[in-house]
Amino acid sequence: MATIRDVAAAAGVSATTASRALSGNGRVSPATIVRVGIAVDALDYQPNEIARSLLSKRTMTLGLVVPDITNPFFPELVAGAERAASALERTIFLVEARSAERARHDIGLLRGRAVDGIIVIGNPFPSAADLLTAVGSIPLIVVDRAASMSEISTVCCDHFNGGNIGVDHLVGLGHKRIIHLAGPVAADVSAQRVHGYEFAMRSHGLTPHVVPAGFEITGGAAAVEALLADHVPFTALTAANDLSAIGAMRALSQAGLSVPGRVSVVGYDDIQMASFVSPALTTVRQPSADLGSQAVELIARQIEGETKVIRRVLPVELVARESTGRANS
Amino acid sequence: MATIRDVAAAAGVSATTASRALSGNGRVSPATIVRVGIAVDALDYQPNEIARSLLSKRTMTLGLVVPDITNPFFPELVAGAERAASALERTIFLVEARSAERARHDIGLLRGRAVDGIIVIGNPFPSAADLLTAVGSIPLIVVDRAASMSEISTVCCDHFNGGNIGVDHLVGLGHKRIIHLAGPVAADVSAQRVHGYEFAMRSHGLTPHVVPAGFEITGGAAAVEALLADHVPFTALTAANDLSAIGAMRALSQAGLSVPGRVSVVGYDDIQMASFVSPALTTVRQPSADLGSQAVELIARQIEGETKVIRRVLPVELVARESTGRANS
DNA sequence: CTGTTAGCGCTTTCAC
DNA sequence: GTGAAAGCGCTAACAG
Repeated sequence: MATIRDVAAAAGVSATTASRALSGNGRVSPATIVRVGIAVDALDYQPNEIARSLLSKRTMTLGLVVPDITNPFFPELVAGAERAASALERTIFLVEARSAERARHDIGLLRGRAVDGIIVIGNPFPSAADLLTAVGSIPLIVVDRAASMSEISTVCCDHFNGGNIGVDHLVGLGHKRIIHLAGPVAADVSAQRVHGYEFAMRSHGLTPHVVPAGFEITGGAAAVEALLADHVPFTALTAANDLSAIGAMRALSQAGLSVPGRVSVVGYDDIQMASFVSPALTTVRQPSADLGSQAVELIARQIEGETKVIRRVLPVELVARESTGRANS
Repeated sequence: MATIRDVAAAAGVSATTASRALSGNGRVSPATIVRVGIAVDALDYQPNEIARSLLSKRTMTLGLVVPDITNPFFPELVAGAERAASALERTIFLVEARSAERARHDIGLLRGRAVDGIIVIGNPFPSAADLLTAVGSIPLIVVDRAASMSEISTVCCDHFNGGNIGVDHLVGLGHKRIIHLAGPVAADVSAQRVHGYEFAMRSHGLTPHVVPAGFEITGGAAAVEALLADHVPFTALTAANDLSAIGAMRALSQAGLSVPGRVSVVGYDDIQMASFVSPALTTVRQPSADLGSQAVELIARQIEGETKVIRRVLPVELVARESTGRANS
């Protein structure tokens, strides 16, 4: 690899001058600039960002900590983040933190690599305090977890409203017995959806009924099977995410209950899959790419010196597809 | 951020000794090790990998260049790569190269960041030579593009066989008029699938019929519509990927042709979605995670000094689901 | 067992 | 307009 000294030698100037010619800082004669440029091309010179960072304390890198890459909710979010970062000439370290243990280790590595900022999706730790100690003094943005992060800047969707609009949509179709398949209690986003659901039910004069189901297909299926086994009457379900909703639809169709004929189902997230399942899933759409790009924008501001805690809340919207229909019982 | 000198000062030793205490290189008294350890904890010291890299010429980072993050084929691959890298204490820079222009720019950045190696999925450039000049002297592995990369180490699936087994499966079900929906001609993986398809058709004494359809849902749908408009007779399709197959199934069902009742469809890749569409897609499964992890393994070997070109070919397998059935015409 | 010196590649004073 | 020197945080080589 050619160094700036090689370039300088080839151009017949000092390293200092070559540096100035390349950066545009300081006065350099046009002729010199040209000669340096030629040397750069000839040697295929690429400035060593490592050396530059050591001096500037800026690496122009960002760490993106994801709980599970294969979760279909993340690709769009990661893409949004990557594109925003790329526009800012920043490069993203993608790390998967599948346990608190690994998260601690990987975040430590990220600190060592001197990333300018860290974006964490969800919270891999039991508490916000754990996250804070792991991250130390590096700028931090938490995505998709707001309520439990009082002192941290966050980007999150309006999940209370998300819980509302699913119910509103169903009530509009004449449903009265609407059950909510709740996500993991550890995730505060689940709790918010539950609150939104409960609030909406009560405002319509209906009785809330929440069942734990988690964020996986299997959980949604199991919850429905339990409901059916207990002969709980219902004509509609709202799920904590699309995967759970898809599991619920499967269990329903296996039990001979047509969707939306007998039971209407509303998902949450609007992952790609939602439009491909049959019937296509009605769901509460999160702007995943925006979640990623706004996180990058916010962390960039924090890196530039912004110190106040910013909590950005993005809107969700109902996407009506085929899995919901008029109540007929 | 605390430096090693801060730690050394706190422990009452020189920076060198602190360094040795931390790395385990060289003889250091147990007592010193303990005192350094205490200082590290007290100061929340994290070694600066940037400084370390400048010296060692090793950054323990890898660049992963993906053409399109949101393509459902990639998450599993990226996850495989990330997990393998993490096991090797390496961190991955994820960059999306949506054009040759951006690819050149981003790979340049990766070079500047002194990544130890670059893994490129597909080829963002018109030719292998372009890729080589962009990457320069950094270790390189190309994933999912083998034929056109004679001098580069690659990890790829056996797409010729992939083309075969789709046909074999259909012939086994009694199909004779089997059309192949080909992927983009630019991708050599498409060409291999076409060859495999043609070879298999001829070995069964059947006439190949290839139609261009691309890698997108819309392409698959459009191809089927054209076929139908031209009254081309067929009872089965093999597609270049799952997305195209899903598009084909849609066009088929829109035209009132049931799958697999009237037409059987075989996809390619086995993305998550394949098992969720209705009918669930029979497809040729690629071990995507392995593609990623093997690429990391190979690049690590190259970084360790391996110089010979390695071309790893992974097997594909047919996953029979609901979109294929016996031919009845 | 420990410390001093030097230097990785770069940029930023300070001097001319 | 250009160059020499210093130093970012770290560790390898060379003392002692």
